[in-house]
Amino acid sequence: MATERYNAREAEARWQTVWTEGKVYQTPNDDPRPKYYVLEMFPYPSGRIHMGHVRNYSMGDVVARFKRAKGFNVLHPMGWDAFGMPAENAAMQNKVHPKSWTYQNIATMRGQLQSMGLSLDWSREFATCDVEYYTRQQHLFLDFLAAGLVTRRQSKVNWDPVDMTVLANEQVIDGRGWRSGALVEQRELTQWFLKITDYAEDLLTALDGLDRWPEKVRTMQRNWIGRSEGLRIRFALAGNGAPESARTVEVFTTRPDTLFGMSFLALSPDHPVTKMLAADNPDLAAFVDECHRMGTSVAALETAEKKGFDTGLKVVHPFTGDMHPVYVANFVLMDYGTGALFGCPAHDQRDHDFASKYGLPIHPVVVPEGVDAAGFSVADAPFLDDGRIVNSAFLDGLSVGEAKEAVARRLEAVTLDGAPAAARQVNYRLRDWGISRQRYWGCPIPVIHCETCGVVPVPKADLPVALPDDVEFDRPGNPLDRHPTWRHVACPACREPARRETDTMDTFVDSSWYFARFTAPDADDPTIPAVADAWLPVDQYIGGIEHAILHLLYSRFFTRAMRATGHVNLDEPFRGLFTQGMVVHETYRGPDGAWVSPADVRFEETDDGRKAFLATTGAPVVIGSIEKMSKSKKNTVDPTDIIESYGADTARWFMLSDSPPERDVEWTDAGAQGTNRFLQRVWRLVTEAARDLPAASPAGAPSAEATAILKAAHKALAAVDEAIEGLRFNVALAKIYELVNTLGSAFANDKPRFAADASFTAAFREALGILVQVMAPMTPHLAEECWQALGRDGLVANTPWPAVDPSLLVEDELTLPVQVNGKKRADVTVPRDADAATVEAAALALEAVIKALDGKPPRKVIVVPQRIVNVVA
RNA sequence: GCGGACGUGGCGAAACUGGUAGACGCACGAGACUUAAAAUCUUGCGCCGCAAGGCUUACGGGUUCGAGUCCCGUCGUCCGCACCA
Repeated sequence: MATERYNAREAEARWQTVWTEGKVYQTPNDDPRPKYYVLEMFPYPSGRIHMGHVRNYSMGDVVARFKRAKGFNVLHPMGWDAFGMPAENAAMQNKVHPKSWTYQNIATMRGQLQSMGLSLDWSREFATCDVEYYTRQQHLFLDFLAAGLVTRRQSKVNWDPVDMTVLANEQVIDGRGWRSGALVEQRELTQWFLKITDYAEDLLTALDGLDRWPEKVRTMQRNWIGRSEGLRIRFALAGNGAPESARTVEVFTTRPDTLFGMSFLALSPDHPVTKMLAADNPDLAAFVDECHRMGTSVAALETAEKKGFDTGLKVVHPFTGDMHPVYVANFVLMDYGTGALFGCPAHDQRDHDFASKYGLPIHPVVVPEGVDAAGFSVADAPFLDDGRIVNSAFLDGLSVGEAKEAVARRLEAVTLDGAPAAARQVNYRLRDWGISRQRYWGCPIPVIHCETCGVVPVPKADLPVALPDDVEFDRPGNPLDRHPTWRHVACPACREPARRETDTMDTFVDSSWYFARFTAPDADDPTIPAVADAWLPVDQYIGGIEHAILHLLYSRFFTRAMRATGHVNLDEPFRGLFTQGMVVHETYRGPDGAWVSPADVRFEETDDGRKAFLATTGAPVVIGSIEKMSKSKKNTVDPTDIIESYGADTARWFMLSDSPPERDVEWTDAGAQGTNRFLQRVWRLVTEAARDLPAASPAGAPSAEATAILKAAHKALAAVDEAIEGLRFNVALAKIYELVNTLGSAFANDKPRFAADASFTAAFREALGILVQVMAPMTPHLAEECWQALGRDGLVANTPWPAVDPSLLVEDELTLPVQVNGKKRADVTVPRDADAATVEAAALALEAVIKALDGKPPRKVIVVPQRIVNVVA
């Protein structure tokens, strides 16, 4: 008799209703069980979920369900990273208000996520654009401001003169605005900054303690923070035109040992001394302008030629008294070090390029160990390695390290213009975090500018500073700036007319503390510290590697800033981090070379491989490379289509199978079908067994067949447990396949036993129960359906994880491989506790071993208990 | 250029701290059931060879009784960073 096929669509909707109505996944804050916080990076509400989301949230859900079954009080929330530019772009293009566009997208995507059957506590949901959320963010900002963690200063930005807005570096393409196509200018604007650099050292050293983070991410953050130890050296300025107010200029160097190889000094175009000089030097002013037009994008910097402008000024070498020229150079960054450097062309690639171009001297002062200084040339390339100091007076003969120390000590003692000529300094590549955005759809920065009182924080009682709804997007620029009334406000200090700050915050601010807000989403204050401290840190955070630096570094900083202002009492927000791989898919191109969606392609297996054709016309389609799913290449698969045709469980299982979770996984329809076949097979096995198995009455000693079934089930259980614990989902799934194969053939072959052997029937029922439970984290709907079919009580979702019976994991007899000279020749089966001598004797008695030894006595026999025997001839 | 990771069947991959390489899945072949197809079931499947057997974890060395795993070198792929003084 055929069983009915499992109807995923019907069953999934039904169980989702049961879970929701039973509030199965709502997490109370006052549960005595140990806590476990699982979090997947919350999505941007772009419109529809994509397969990447399915993979990310499937992984998180497995962890959440597994930990819940293991007895933890699990927090597994979801929200929306809802501010940002796409909403404003949609407003400009489609005349939709950013707010309605965003909330409509959220509604759609919430429905899609719910159809996946995720064990989320939806009662904690929020969007960062909810006024209830960003009010608390403004509260945090005010606290940070009071704590000295916020500054306001001039900074260079990419300014699009047509759109009248600031652009991020990645929005500048070949020096032009990505939307307007206008030439982007470098402008100095007053911007708000969060002082992340205050924590540079802490953020760096604390990385060592994040032992459950991928090493790769920690390395990336280390490089980003970019700590370097060096020396600040001041040089006396000399020569005509030296400004009265600047008698010295300071440089930062990590190579003070090469000071005697100096041949020039270079200033940033933005250096104060440059500005003074440019004021009455039109040629220099023109050069500075040229530098500004170059742009700061990576591409621009990479291709830019090194250019300099000789100011005519000189600096005095502190040891030799020699005069060296002072250039303004386009490659010197104002916001690193002191905005000035001394050039040593012999031992620095960049200085070498510059000196070669301008004909400056190149004197080697470091030579490789054992090389004659006289015969050593750096004319073609600088020497960058360690070596011995030469041509450097009192440094000669020292190592690079010793020379650095010697120069530092000597210069610290020299007084120049009333202060030491040098000081040791640790420098960081990390800069303060500029959070000002000249946009509407973001969290308003809660300050007021008053003519008389200056910058005045908005009093907390006056929060929120809410975004006005009546805004127009018909013109470029920031709608907040030209709103008729919004910006006009009385100064909180003097009550005179004043104006609001119209900058809004970078959306990375929104995502820097949402994980804390989830612990008390309705609190009046940003957090309830005791509750936040009880839940945090997030035990397992899962998301894409693309956030390795910015989001994760900002969140680490924010947590420290929230600790400094009393909102939490911890410093690291994410105890465990996992970065999952992408979902990739084949690409297809039609006869006209245009990308074709997989939905429009039909396949045929031919003698020379797989061929593709357009479903509509039958025209041939070229199968291209496998790439990250993207709209532009049309190689996407819509999760909703998959869920409707195969069910959420199939999508979830397939996303977790085969590929290790940190690696890319290829979506193929054949794979999805295979997964669906497997789930149907499980359903058939469970329902047919439930039908054919007599109600089991506890039997006496289990038969050999019953023991075999129990062993298979408990071994699989132990393996799945360990694999999920290590986030090795593909391995967990493989073990489940194995168990299903074992149970399937046992069911087919041993049916006659059901009537005769009660212990076998009981064992089979137990094994099926274990199977359903270990599958439940991955395929929760099917698991509930099977659970019910087996006649078990309640929901699998509420059932504790089964306990492994350790006695079922050990075998009485072991089959060991026997090697002769390292090559496997036979197997030997021995009792588990056999001693080495017994095993050796048994191995040497094997026919294959005797044959391989060819009459010679073994020189040595190695017996590794429970593992292997190796006979050395 | 600098830094890091990784190279295992046709494909995705397993392999505990050095101990039977290729579990599990996909694709494919053969067979059963069927008028037929789908579904399902059985079975085969690293390479060479009729077989015995030999070879095999990118390539070349080394350590070891024993190496996918450790060490050295070469090649290749991927990722990150890149005027950072």
